Amino acid sequence: MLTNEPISNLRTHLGYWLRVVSNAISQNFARKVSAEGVTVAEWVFLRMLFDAESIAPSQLAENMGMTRGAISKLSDRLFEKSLIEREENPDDKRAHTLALTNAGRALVPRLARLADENDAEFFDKLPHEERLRLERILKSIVSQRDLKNIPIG
Amino acid sequence: MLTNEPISNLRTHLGYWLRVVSNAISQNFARKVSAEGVTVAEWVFLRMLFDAESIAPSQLAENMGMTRGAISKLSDRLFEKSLIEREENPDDKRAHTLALTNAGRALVPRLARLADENDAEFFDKLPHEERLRLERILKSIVSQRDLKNIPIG
DNA sequence: TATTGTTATACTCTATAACTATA
DNA sequence: TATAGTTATAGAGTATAACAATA
Repeated sequence: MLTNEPISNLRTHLGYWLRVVSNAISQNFARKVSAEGVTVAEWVFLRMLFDAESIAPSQLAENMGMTRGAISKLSDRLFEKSLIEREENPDDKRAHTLALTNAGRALVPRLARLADENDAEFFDKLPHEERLRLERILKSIVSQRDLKNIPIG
Repeated sequence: MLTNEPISNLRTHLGYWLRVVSNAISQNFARKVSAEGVTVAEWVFLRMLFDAESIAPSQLAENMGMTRGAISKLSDRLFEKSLIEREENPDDKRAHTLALTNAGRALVPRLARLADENDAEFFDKLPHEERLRLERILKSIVSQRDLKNIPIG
């Protein structure tokens, strides 16, 4: 007689619950930043430029875990919005670097505040101890799997 | 004298770490199921049909947190792949119900096994106690925020 | 030849809304 | 009229790869 192998339910996977929560947080954040006229990917892009001062598109692609093609489209949009500017590289005429405009630099703190608010909405009711546990568990998976890419979607 | 408000870093948000891990898990799973010719959304769709036996598209849209338009496109694809079939509703000629074909029914256990494998890859090295904590924390956020939609992307 | 960045194509999911047929 | 489902449009992300200019 054959054993009946149980077919696992969607809700039996931790990955499922992670996705439910993560997706809700990202969608909520996307709604917030859209009021400032940017997407989540654009927020990450701008936040990185804020620290880097000036950075090559290829380096940004590496840091954000996106292709150079995707970065190219993203920077086109941000350029259209006058949030970033391109600077030629005198040493290599193929290359250029990206930097925030004054408008871009002024926008980042507002977006950062929205990110803070968003995180608070989801995690402030969690006991402090639980927040630490969650952070520790997530970071342990990141380091165990050597995850590098910054997810946007 | 003005205080300098600190601009929060991307890595200061729990939502960021959640997104890193959740996205890695989903992308890994997407790669696995693509070997069986389906997407993550199609897996969820098929898994729900597996339990429901027969279900209206509008009900599926409700359960999956997708619009009826999105469900319509999804079911077109699954129909093309001969994984589902449409049944007319004799009581209401506007409506119809969806059900798995034999091929679709045979596929679900294979996809379920891939989902199990995927979860194991990310969480098996975590102590049992930690897995339970993670599940409890995530579910507490789901119930606190009353999250219903099943995220796909 | 190899590299930097752009562009093109195609696919998935999202959101909104117009549309058809039926109730 | 309201509802069930389809279709259209547009946007944002993914991936692959061809391409021009420069090294």
